[in-house]
Amino acid sequence: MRKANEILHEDRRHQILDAAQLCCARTGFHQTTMQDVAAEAGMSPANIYRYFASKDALIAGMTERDRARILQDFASIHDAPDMLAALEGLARKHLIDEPCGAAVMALEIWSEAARNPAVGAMIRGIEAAVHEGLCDVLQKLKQQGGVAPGVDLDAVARLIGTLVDGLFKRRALEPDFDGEWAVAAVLAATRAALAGQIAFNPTSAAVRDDVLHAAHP
Amino acid sequence: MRKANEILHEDRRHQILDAAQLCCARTGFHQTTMQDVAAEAGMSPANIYRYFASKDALIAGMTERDRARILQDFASIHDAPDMLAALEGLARKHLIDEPCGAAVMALEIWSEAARNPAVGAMIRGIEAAVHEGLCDVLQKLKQQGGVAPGVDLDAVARLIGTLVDGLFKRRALEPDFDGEWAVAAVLAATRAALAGQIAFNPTSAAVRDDVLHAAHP
DNA sequence: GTATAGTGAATGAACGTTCATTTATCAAGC
DNA sequence: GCTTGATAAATGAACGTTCATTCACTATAC
Repeated sequence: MRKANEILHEDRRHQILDAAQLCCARTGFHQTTMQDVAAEAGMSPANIYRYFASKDALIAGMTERDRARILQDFASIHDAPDMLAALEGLARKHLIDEPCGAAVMALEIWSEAARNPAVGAMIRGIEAAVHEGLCDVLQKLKQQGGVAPGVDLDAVARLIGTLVDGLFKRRALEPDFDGEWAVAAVLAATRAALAGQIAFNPTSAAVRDDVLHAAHP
Repeated sequence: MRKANEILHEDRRHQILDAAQLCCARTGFHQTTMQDVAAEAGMSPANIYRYFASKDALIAGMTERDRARILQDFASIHDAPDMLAALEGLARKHLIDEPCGAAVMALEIWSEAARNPAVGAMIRGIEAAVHEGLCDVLQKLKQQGGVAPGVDLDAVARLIGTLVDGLFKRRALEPDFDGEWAVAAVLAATRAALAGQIAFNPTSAAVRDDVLHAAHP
């Protein structure tokens, strides 16, 4: 009896996902046809169905792989000596080195996540994991004495994550997006937040007044 | 002779755009059919074509109206007495009061802008105008003495805009999104930036070292 | 009576998916 | 090592549906 070639099978899956990613960055999930993907992958449309049960499954597979890579990146810096430098490296990779299509892909994934329950759940899961990872990094920074006392690390992580989301969006849409500025901005905001110079908590009126007056010297 | 009723015509256009917006927030631009829009608007698909030349035109009309409203909001605070309060009001409106579908719509528009040249150009135009408006507001704040010397207002505006973009994305995707926190975060970041506590400029090595050492005391 | 507002059914192309079929590859038997 | 057969891998041509768009037609207002 002849048995299936596992390695080839996995290779073909990646080949198809690569093709799909290219197509989708170019024309979007729902404007990309299976024939487009097949042509890009250099095979017949029918053959794709040997590797993915449906177009939806292909979309899900693509988003999963795309986001998992980000998560993986995060895991890889867990024991870096200089946390801030590692963070900068991560920002640099995703905001400068990575091809711009990756940012377009992110937009595509986000809008899909807003209404495709399967994709939505996956994205929420991965983003939660990224948030956790970021919190861990900040915690480690704190242990190294790089954080002012009383700083809400969870809020800082949320701020950074949100800022990076916004930067991804702008990278995808602005032709003259400045990646260097983006990386610098993330780091500057992170440093300010960790130094306790961003007063998040809106319930503490005292803090608010404090900063308000600081802004009106 | 009978002449066309301009008012009715404009009303119908809005009625169709409203319906389209509802449908698209629900299922996305390219998964929404003209029959869906027609059903939502309470008319036949054919009738839509009396008001919009094509589905693309309908999409363009929708995005244009949606984004123009944001721009309009910005123009309306131009001569508010308390600029920061006005800014907070704006943030509050779009991050809390407005229905959550508006944020989903924004995601949809972004991903469309990434590959539909017409929509892309429009979005870039409007976002540039919003940036200008924000710069004006900050300039006014500076004249009122609310800004530390040497602060790059353009960079601050970019930071705020990017942060708000990220918050829109999270509002659309996170079921337990905290609007109050979001508004507070925007204001806190704005205040810190205006107080000169966020060191943007990456070209000045001195500043970088300075902050780096501040984070490692 | 004429132009506007609106409709229902039809059209034709596009597209996801299936299926009968072909081609390539491997393992076993000689 | 060569043949053989079974199965994996891949294909091309359909199929059935969906959907944007059109058009002949009705109803309404002036």
